[in-house]
Amino acid sequence: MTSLLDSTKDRILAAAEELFARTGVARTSLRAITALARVNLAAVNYHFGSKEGLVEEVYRRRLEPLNRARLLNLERLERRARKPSLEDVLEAFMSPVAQLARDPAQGGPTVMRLLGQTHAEAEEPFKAWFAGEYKRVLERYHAALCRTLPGIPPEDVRWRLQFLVGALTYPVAERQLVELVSGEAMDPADVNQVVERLLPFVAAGFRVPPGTPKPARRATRRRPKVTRNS
Amino acid sequence: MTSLLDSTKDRILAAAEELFARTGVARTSLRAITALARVNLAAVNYHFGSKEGLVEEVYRRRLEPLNRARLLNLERLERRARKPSLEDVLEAFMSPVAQLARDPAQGGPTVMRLLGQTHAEAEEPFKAWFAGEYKRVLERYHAALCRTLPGIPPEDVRWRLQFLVGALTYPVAERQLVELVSGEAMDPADVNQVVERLLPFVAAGFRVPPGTPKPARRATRRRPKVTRNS
DNA sequence: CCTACCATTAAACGGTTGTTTCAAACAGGC
DNA sequence: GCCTGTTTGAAACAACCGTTTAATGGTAGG
Repeated sequence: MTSLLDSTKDRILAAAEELFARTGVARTSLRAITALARVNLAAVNYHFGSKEGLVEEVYRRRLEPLNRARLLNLERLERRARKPSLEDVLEAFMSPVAQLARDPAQGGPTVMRLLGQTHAEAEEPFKAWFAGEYKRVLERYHAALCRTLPGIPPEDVRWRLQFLVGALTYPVAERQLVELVSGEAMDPADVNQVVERLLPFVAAGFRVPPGTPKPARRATRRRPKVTRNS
Repeated sequence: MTSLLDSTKDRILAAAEELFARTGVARTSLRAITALARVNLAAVNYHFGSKEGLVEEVYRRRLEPLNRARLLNLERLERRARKPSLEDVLEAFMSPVAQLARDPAQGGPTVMRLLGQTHAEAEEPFKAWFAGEYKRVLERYHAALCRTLPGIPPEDVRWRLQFLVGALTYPVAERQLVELVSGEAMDPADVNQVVERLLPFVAAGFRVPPGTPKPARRATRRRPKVTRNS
């Protein structure tokens, strides 16, 4: 049995999560983790087999509930109404992110920085698992979005879903950068704001009629190009 | 004088760029770089002072032209018409990305993966420089966007600009993940598609009237339901 | 020719990495 | 109690890291 109080395993997970989110996986040594967790160095290899094993567990612990909530939300939504609104579907996808960030027991705001670093970090086998999980969710939402948006070709919906993921991931992940650029500190509670502000933004984007390949350029651009200094 | 043919310096830069984009900076050793470049290990420290120096040069070489093109595009746009259209401004911001990705001499598609890894990687001093450069560009575009979008509060414009950056960065950066999820390989030439498809998407988002704080919540979907405080 | 000077080479440096070892401390079942 | 299996502790392991050194090759200027 592992956990009534903060077991060794839990403390390692918490410390690793904190450091991974702050510095990235590759730059975080096991010694830094075990020092922060006040745990012996060997405990990591004992409990998780290897650093890779620890990394997988840290991410899995957060990503699994997130994706499960997303799928559950959509399921519940479709059971309630055969034709949910676009906004409902989008909120079902985005709100679990805010929920996670709000609950310190589930990682709090730290977990969002983790998500942003997911892709750059991680070794091959874990990356494959992660992509597989994510694919299931995105496929499911793609189908749901196509249903609420007849008239938009599925391929367009797929692209726009990618845009949504990017717009959602980037601001919460690159918090440090966002702060520097905006001059304003981003409160952890502002993850709600991200969702609230992003929802109408992407909703409008999803509804754009397809197939207008080029937005009309006012007057033909006479001299198209740049000062090539190559 | 360094460069008539592929000098040592150039080969190091090319190899480093390739490996940084593929594996990330932290996971890429100088030995891997010099092996790929078929160059002596010490050459890196000789030409760039340190690994950090090399990292900075690799990124600077690509980011500087990108940001310069963005600023130049906007300048030229505003000189031509005092009130450029929203689409024009957005294209001025996004098109240099596609241009870079199209030109192998400027890094080609590889450079996009670099951009995506920018934030997670990099040490403090370089990060500060990068954020400063980026901030200048974003501030400039923020002002331009506010001018084309009177009626949208500047703070909303700022958020939406963040969304744009995220939506633009993510799909081109996480190419591997996108491929896995979409099942389709993303051709380097498709960076054009990203821009073409993203432009109308975000344009619609930017035009959304502000101040609709909550999209209708769960039970009542029909009613606009504009209750909630700000 | 010789002398500076820059570029390149091979080898080694100290430090940190993830991982392992082995003994000690601990738990609960009989 | 004693015993079995699990968990922790301090120390050591080999491998790799970024960096430095010292000697070399090559080339332009005097």
